[in-house]
Amino acid sequence: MARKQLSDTARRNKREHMLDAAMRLFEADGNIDVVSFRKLAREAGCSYATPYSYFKNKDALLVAMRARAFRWMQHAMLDAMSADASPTTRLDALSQAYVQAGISQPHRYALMFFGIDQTEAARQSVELKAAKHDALNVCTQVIQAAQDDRTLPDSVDALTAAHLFWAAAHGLVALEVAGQFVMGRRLDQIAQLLIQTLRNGLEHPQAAALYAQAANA
Amino acid sequence: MARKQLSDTARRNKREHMLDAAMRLFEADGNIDVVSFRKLAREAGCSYATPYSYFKNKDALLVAMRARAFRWMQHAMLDAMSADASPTTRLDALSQAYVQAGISQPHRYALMFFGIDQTEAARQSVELKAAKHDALNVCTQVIQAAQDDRTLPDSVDALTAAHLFWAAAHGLVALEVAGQFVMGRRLDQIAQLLIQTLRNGLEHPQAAALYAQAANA
DNA sequence: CTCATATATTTGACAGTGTTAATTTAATAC
DNA sequence: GTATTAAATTAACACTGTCAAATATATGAG
Repeated sequence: MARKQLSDTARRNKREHMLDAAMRLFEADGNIDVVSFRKLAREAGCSYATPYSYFKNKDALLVAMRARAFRWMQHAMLDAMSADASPTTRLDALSQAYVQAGISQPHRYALMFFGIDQTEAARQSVELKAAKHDALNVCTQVIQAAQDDRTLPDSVDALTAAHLFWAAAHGLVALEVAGQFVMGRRLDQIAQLLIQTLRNGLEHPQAAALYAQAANA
Repeated sequence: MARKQLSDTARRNKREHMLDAAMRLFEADGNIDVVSFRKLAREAGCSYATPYSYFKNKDALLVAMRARAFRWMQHAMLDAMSADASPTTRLDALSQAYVQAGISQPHRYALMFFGIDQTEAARQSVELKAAKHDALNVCTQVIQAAQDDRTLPDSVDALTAAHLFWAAAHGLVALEVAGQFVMGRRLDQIAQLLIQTLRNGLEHPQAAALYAQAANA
């Protein structure tokens, strides 16, 4: 292996390769504690301290994995929306895709919201910030389009609406994935119900007044 | 200390005392990895393997802590509702209390939904199951009362509605607590907005149809 | 009282962990 | 070839969860 100087792309490739290995380890078990630098090193075929030259510490590794999870969700949502559909149809497809992705890959999903990421590593990672932003942006864009289209009321601004939708969807998936309240196969329907209910709620005459009140705080 | 046979209550007291210590350790830092049997033992003034006679393993300890967190939330909700208020007022108070409790004790809150609790320890714990059930039941009861009162439409059954409400509230708190999308001080208002929106949505003529469709799956 | 018994607690031991510092390896520049 | 220098390895430390063995002691029987 190269010793003097790795080209930037080669370094990135190695890093990606290590992330692959880490994700493989994690998703096989779903417990973050099972991902150790030493197993990671064995999986990636290097010595047990080598990962430290690609990730400052375990927090940094976790942050990188989390960024990956957000990217994954971003693409899961994007892939589910056919460009030619109406904004509302796309919004429905998006929510369905979100829930579907979450329950079909519960471990990866949990990676996005695991613990409280106020570690130094998370605060400093532009990689993670960008991934989060881009994922949320998928929602915001579609909602904005639906509002421009007048198929979704603009009683609240698109960003806040995106927060509401994401929060609702996350709540459902999180509870299901965590096995707290078992909704089982009805989850798809419940998700649709929740999203529709939210949408209906936004159309309610009271919604605008409520939001105005919230905005003036 | 007694050696031959600890009375049941004495044993329970010691267990509670250890849980106190574990909670203290955890909440001071918010990271579950910082709670070790050894620190716990030091904090509780015993030897490092003693906790094993009260908790089968670390998973079991975590499960017990999680049950505590659910009990705490149950009481936070109960305390916020004055018995003489109308069901809808109580429902509002409940949601506010939920969100308030969550953001004021983010660590304890996270304890409820940390990771995926499909460990053997979680599956076997009647303690945890009961705590979860009782907490959810607070919501279900209030919603049921509101439906009996006809202030909340019964387009969906009380249990499902409780799931929806909890999911929505959890989604908000989880995202905020995890620092994913910073809503900051507006959170109270956004929470109220979300809950109201949900409620409005349930009143929407489409809601019943949607639910009927979901139920027949 | 003595003393055996049952059980709470302690200790010892082992395999793993994150992390840092010191060391070795090897690709490039001259 | 040799010096340079980044990458990779190894050594070492203080932890951790867990269990088996050893210890200590409160209670019951005599």
